[in-house]
Amino acid sequence: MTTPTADFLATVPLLSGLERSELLRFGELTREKFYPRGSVILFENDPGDSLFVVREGRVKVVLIGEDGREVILGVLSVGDHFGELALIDDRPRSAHVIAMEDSNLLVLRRDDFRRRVESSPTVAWSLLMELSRRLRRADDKIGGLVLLDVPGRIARLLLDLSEEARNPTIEKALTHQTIAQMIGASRETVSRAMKEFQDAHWVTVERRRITLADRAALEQRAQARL
Amino acid sequence: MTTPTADFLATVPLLSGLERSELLRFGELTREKFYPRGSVILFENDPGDSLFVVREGRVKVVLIGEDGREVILGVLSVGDHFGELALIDDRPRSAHVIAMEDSNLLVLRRDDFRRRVESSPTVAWSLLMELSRRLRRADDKIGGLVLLDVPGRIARLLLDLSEEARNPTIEKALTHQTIAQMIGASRETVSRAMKEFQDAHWVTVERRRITLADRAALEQRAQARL
DNA sequence: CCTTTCCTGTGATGGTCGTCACCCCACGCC
DNA sequence: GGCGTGGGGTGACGACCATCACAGGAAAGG
Repeated sequence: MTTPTADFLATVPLLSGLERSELLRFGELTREKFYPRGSVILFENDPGDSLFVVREGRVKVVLIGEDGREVILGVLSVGDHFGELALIDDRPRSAHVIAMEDSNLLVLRRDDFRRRVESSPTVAWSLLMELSRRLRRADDKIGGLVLLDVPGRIARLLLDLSEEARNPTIEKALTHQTIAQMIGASRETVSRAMKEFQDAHWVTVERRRITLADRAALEQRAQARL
Repeated sequence: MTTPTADFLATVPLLSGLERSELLRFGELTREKFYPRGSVILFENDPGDSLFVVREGRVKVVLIGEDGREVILGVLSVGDHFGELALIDDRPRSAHVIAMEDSNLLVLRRDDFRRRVESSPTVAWSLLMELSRRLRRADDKIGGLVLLDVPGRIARLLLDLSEEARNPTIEKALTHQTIAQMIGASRETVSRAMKEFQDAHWVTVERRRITLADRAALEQRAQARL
């Protein structure tokens, strides 16, 4: 459990395309660390010197306002990684990362990371792909925040999540509170909007599993103003 | 004017750190193209096969909703570049780009771009730095949209712009309309907020030059809730 | 120079959504 | 089994801000 198998590493998008021998080398540079649910993995404004890969569990990337309100920039699951920005540009952490469940993370130190990136065009290119993907998502999110009302943003989020899961049913536990923080809304408003979606038979909900029943209607709603 | 001087290329962040000879090679791969004010340089959802560098003028990156409302994701000036996302991940353009002024752009084709990135770790690293910077900005913007009210978002924008210009005075023409689209607000609300800022002597405005008179107060305002 | 377009200022009005204040329910834990 | 905590549902109220409707003034272009 302390040395990640090459099998796991091969599933990490960042490392896809690497030879098995390279994956093993990678594994050796890595430490595994456990974070219990709720613990803070890294703080905004910390100097950052590590890259993290989620081996088990789920973590959230959040901004926290002075008044304590949280904005969730992203939820990362097994195979996702975070913390590379600070390693690339040597600037402080741009957000907090908090474990949503008990999680095991692989930790890679700055120097090892940089050496890997500089010596392997494949890794560098994967990184560029990943950052591009995130940038597109971020811009999308900005568009959604400006152009859509709360129900529209929820519809979008649901469509995104189900697409990500390649499945019309979203299994993972997402509380209204969490959804609210992901789309910039209040818990109550999310509650009301979800109720409307159910009444309209666009989605069905059973003990925290959300199934999209009428994808077309949701898509409509997610673009009503976009 | 058709072959960019190495002097200009040296000022482009993407290419900083390259040898003069490399810059010249780069210049040869490049075509220059003129876009009059208001013309659309590229459309969302187009397949993209070029990278653009702003040689002269200014362009805006925008999302356009079905109802025609515009969200400005960014304003790019001399030395900035755009269009690399589609070249990296082979996905369609994520936004429109429109010339705000008569502009001259350097155009670099996909294959030449890729070859440069793959053969030069320096360029690859610069690209990573640039994407990191944008990602931080995007996340910041998301935080601002969720956590700040309109005056707060304006205060932030003004601080950002003056920092970018390394100058308490923002010279470039920004209409209220443009500001509104950058922060996700209406033109009227921006108008009223700017008036308040002037009445409070936080900024002074003279024929489209905005000077920050009380930076501390603005910073306060930009974090009141963040 | 004059006309047309673009930019700004300001009032009135209403909708969306955040906030507050409760409620109940499910579940895990002692 | 009680009990506490976290999640969900709902009503009332008000704030913020988009929208509509003008009006005046600068600027751009013939």
